Parts: sequence; structure tokens; C-alpha cells
Amino acid sequence: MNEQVTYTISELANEFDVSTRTIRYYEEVGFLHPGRKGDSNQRIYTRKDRGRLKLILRGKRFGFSLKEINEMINLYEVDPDQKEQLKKAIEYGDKRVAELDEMIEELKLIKKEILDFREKFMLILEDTQ
Amino acid sequence: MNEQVTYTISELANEFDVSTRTIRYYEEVGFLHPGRKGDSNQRIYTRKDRGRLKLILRGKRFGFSLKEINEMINLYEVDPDQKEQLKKAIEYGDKRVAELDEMIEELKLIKKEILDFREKFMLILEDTQ
DNA sequence: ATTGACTTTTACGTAAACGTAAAGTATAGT
DNA sequence: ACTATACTTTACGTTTACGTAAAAGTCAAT
Repeated sequence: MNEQVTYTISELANEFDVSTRTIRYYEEVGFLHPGRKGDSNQRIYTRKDRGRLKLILRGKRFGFSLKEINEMINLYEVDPDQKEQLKKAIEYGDKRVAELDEMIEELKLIKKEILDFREKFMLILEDTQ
Repeated sequence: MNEQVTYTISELANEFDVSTRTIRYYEEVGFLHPGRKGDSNQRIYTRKDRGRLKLILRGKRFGFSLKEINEMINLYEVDPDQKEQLKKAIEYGDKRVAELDEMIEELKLIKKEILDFREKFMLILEDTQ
């Protein structure tokens, strides 16, 4: 029943293409809390830890601040028994979704702009042949 | 014919909600090149400068580094007579578009995840009423 | 048993992106 | 003429997010 899938720090570092220092840094600032392997004191990362790291890196990729990333992660770790917490999480999530919609639209605009340029450039190139 | 719409540094700072230092910094690192007002040596920003600043800030919002933003802006300012430059711009643009597609897809996934959580939370809340 | 490849902690270093303070200049209003 | 406001340059300070090096421990393999 207990699958016990774990990872070493360098396994995660390789998988996500970041340095071990980076992963330790996220622990330093309180975003990760891996367990330790008794004797050698090695960090062991569970699948949950791995998921958290993934979230952190994903957030970073979109320019979210550490504070925002932390709030987003908290959204995924709400206690289902705390009704107030659930309500707040929904509220927070709705804000986030609205922001995501805006970002998606903006990215589409940037894409369209680039493609428009592309077309213009292509025409110029074809004309001068 | 010449509309001559110009802006002072604080006008732009207010409009985009950044500090004047930030705008001067972008000049310092070569992203902006405003003209000067003869006697007082004041910076004057044209609409083109304003557009550039807008691009810079938009890029920043998505976590692009200033270096990347600079490359994207260069895409918008290619000399149409330089065929090689055009080809390189197209190539670069295509890379960018691929990245944008990835980002859009990822953002949609994040959105979906949040909405899935939302539904789960709503069900819990309704059940306990 | 020693080499190599990992890991650990401690700690100083660094680049990016500004913040902030000092000291001076220009201009408009009273 | 004085004051307020906005601008200028110079330059040191600060935060974030790690990089990097040193010294030591663990583990498997030769």
C-alpha cells in the first residue's frame, strides 16, 4: 500500500534542470521540508515534495513572486474540514483564474504580433527575390 | 503632421506605476534612449519611447529577463533592407512563438487545476450544509 | 584501503534590478 | 526674490536568488 517513492536531491535537480543549491535554497526559505535518512542525514524527497518543487518552479517560470507562489501552494493544501479556509481558497483561486485569463489573452496578443511581423518579413523577402 | 506627443519621466512613471529610477535604469542598461530638452537637459520621451517601455514592462510581467526582453524588442526594430537580419528575426520569432504556445498551454493547465479544486471545495461546502 | 561519486554544513561572493540619499539645476507660481 | 516642485547626476546600499568553494561524512566499487 505504501509505495514509498523517494528521490535524492540530485535526482530532482537533474529532473528539473536546477542546481542542488537551488533546491536547498527553497528549503532554506521554508518552501520545502524534506525528511532525512537516519544515519547519513541525507535529504529524502517524497512525491509530495517533488510536486511542491514542481509548483515552485512552475510559478517561477511565470514571474510570480515567492509570496504569490507560496499562496498558490497553500491553495493546494487546504484542510477540507475548515470551511472558512475553503471559502478563502475559492476566493483566492477565483482571483487567480481571472489573472490567468488575462495572462493568456496577453500572451496570445504577443504571439499574434510576432506572427504579423513574420508575415511582413516574409513578404519583403519574397518581393526582393 | 508632426504630432509631437511627448512625456516627462514622471508622467510615464505614474502611468505605468514604476519609479523614475526604474525608467532611468532601463536607459542605463541601454533599453531606452530618450531625447533631451536642450537647456534643462530633461529627458523627453516620444510615443515610441513610451511603447518601448510598455513592451519592457509587459515582458517583465511574464518573468522574462531584461536580456530576453531586449531581444524581443529588437525583433520589432529590424531594418527591412537587411535580408539576413530579417531571416534571423523570423527564426527568433518562431522560437518565441513556440515558447508562447507552451506557456499558454501551461497557463491553461494551471487554470484547469484551480477550477478543479474549486469544484471539489464547493462540493464539500454544499455537503456540510 | 583508496578512489570516486555522492552527500552534508558553513559561509562568503555575485549579478540583476532597482532603492535611496546627496547635491545641484531649472522652471513656474506667489 | 523666494519657495515649491520636478528634474538632473553620482554613487553607495539592498534584496533576491542563487553560485561557489571549503571541509568533512557516507557509500559502493575496484
